[in-house]
Order: sequence, then structure tokens, then C-alpha cells
Amino acid sequence: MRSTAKRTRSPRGSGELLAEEIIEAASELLVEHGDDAAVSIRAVASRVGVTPPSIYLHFGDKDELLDAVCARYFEQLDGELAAAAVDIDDPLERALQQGLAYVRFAIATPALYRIAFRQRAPGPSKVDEVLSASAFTRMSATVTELADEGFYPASDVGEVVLELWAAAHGVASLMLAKPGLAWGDDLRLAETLLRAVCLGRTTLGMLGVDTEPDEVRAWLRDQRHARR
Amino acid sequence: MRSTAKRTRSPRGSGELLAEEIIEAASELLVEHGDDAAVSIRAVASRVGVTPPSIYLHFGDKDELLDAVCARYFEQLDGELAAAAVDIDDPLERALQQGLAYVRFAIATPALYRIAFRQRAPGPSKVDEVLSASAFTRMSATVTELADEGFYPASDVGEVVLELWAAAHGVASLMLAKPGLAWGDDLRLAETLLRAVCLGRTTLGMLGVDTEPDEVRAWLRDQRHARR
DNA sequence: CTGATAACTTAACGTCGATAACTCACCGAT
DNA sequence: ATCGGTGAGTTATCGACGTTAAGTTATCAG
Repeated sequence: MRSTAKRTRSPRGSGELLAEEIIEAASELLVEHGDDAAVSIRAVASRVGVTPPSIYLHFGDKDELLDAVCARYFEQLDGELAAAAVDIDDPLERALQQGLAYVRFAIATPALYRIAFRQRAPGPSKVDEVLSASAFTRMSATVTELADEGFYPASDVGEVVLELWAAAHGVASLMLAKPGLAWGDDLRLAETLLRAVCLGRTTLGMLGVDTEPDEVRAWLRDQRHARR
Repeated sequence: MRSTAKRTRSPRGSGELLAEEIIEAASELLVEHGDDAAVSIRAVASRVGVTPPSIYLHFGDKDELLDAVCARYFEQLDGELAAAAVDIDDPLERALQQGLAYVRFAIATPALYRIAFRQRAPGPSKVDEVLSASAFTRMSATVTELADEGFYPASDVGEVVLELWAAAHGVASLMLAKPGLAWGDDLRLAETLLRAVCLGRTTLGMLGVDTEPDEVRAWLRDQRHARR
């Protein structure tokens, strides 16, 4: 645990500055070691060049610090989703690409993503604020466009976004937790899954959601027959 | 942290017995407090009626103990999946019900499910053994039946199982991590998602997996037209 | 120049996972 | 019967952890 040179005391008004440095140091530790066990108050303080109790001048407790770290992390996600959407006019393709961007974002820094979904004390968290204000809103916009096109009823937009999120989170989380499984090349499986979620829902919509298996089966038979 | 009455020393051959008691005690602590912070070596030892170092006679370290706890936990999952499948002849409906059983199993004991997917030291884990030998195998059987019916190519069975797993895990994990989201009643969203995964994939299969959005759109238009 | 206070340190508490060294009851072999 | 080996568990202790209380010092308004 290398300790940095001692900081000079910050000028009067700049408590916020150190807070930023602390978040940055914690993020770096997390990414470098890939293990949340490496992020101790002491290690963070040492990297910033400060003594452990100083951390508590800026964050109520360790959980609050980690929450701030994750909030910062998810702020980047919004940019990634925006970048994934640029130059893609078709909302269906855009939904897919944004979903894939989410998965890519998650597995790029496993330790950060994992820590963001760990158990948290109840109460308001910065992570939730950031997520609902950026990524969630952005996905809602895309899905709303799909709904406008008639893919789903407008009232289903919220549900569809949640389903896409659950699917993207599921594949990312499982890839991180069980890397030994047969995930195939790159994000092919994630792509197939996300496509299935988008299309499967419209398929269900057309058949009526509470479809009898036999009805589905008959429909499939017709489909296959019609296509050859 | 209540401590139990002192155990009498176990007879010669019965080290295994205490190991079982330790796993049980750790599970109880986890479920009762709903927080993995409540499961310390000391708390477990105290509950069993033994001193902390005794734990290390039966488990290499805390991680190994928690792995054993989770392995035991997932052994129950196999039973749940079996119970969910009984009396359901249709494999499509069975896949759905087993997926829902998975989600129900996960959210029934959040602390246990969460801990099972936390970061683990690389190397063989009992959890993985149990999962691949029971739940994964069981889902593969169901999906294989679907493939035999022509829902998917036989070569896709592994992928479909992974996708179902990812979807079920995703919705369960997200429901646990973000209970404040609009999940609706019960597992309705999970059900819709799982149905979409099953059906969406066959839809994709029929259209060709790398479908152009416009082609999808044309197909949807035809579908809607045909159904009115 | 001076007092108030923001920014930080020193010292310490209790708990944690883990290890080393010890005790002691049991059991088979003599 | 007894005695040594060993399995089962304990005592004592280590270093690291999160956190708090109390002290110190640099900065800045007046």
C-alpha cells in the first residue's frame, strides 16, 4: 500500500476538492486491484496522502464514500449510452446498441460494477439518483420511440425499459460472476438476448400476453409454413 | 450475539458433524439478519457453541465456509425447480415455470442469493459444482425438449439455457438491489421477460438472427395485418 | 494582530479474520 | 491396565479494519 507524498493543507473554502480526490483514489484502488477488499479507508487515505479520519470530514461513512464512487462511475455510463446511440436513427437498433453498451460498460470495470449493486443501507443513494436521471431516462426515450412506432403500447414503456435493464444487467452480472461459462465470442449472447427481449415482447403483444402454449405452437407452425 | 450452551466435545470420528452445524448456523445468521455483515467467524462460532478457531478445523477460511453455505442453498434450488416442473407436460410452460421458480427462490432469501454471486477467489467452488450438476442440468433438459419440438436448433440449447439463466438472474438481482423500481405485482414482469426470451428467440430464428430492423418492421406489419 | 474556525492529526476503541501453541479426552495397541 | 498418538477444541495473540474523541495548526475575516 504505497503512500503518496504528504499533502499540503487545503485553503479555506476547498473541502470539496479533497472529496473529489478521495473518490478518485478509491476508484483507482478498486480498478487496479479489481477487489473491493483493497479499498479500505486507510488505503484510500494513504493514497490521497492524508490520515484515515480525514475521510470522515467528507463522507459520513465508508458506504457513503462507495456510493459517491459508484455515482461518479454511472455518470460515465450516460455518456457511453449517448455515444452508442449517435448516428443510429432506427430506434430498434438503437435500443440494442445501448443495451450492448451497458453490458460493455459493466464488464469493462468489474469491481466497480459489482460494488454498485451490492447491498446498501436503505435510504436515498446518489447512485439511484444518477441512474434514474441519466441512463434510465435515456433508455426510456429510445423505448418511447419504439412505442410510437407501434412496437408496444405507450403504457408499456416503463416495463420494457425495466426488462431491457434486467436482461442487460443479468447477462453482465452473470458473465462477471461465472466467467467460466460458455459465453461465446464477445457479446454475441448478450446481443441475441437483447434482441429477443425487444422482439419477443412484440410477438407476445400480437399473440396476447397470456398465451396458451398450444396457441403459440400453432402460430409458430403457421409461421414456418408461410416462410418456406 | 447470543451464545449457545457449550457443546460437549464430539466423539472421535465426527468432525463432519460439526461442519454441518457450522454451515447451518451461518445460514441462519445470514437469513435472520439479512446482512452478510452479521456472519462473522466469531458469531458463527458463538452460535454453534464453540470458539472461533474451531471453525478453521473444518473450513480453510471464511470464503470456503460461505461457499459451502451457498452450495447447500443451491441444492435446495434443484428441488424447487423439480417441484415447479411437476405436472407440467408442456415444455414451453415448464421452462417458464422453472424460470419463475428460480426468481422466487432468489428473492425468498435475498442475503443468501446475493452472497452466492459475490466475488470469489478463482478456483473450483462448491457452488459452481452444485449449480452445474443440478439446476443447469435440469434447465438443459427442459430446453432440449423445446429444441426437439423445433423451437430452436439442437445446437442452440446451451445458449438458450444461458439466456434464460441470465434473464432470471437479472430480474431477481435487480429486484433485490433496486426494490424501489416499478416491478408491478408479484412476478408479472419476470414472467413477461421470460416469455419474451423463449419466444423472441424463435422469432429471431425464423427471421434470421442478424435481421435488419426494416425487415423486422415489415414482418411486424404483415403480422398485424394478418391478424385483423 | 488576533481570534474563530476549517482542515487535518494523534491516539485509541472494539471488532474482525486468521495463526500458533497448547490442552485434553478418546481409543487402539501393547 | 495403561500409555502414547491423535483428533477436537481452547487460549492467547497478531495485524488490519471502521470509526470516534480530542487535540493541533494553518488560514482568513475584522
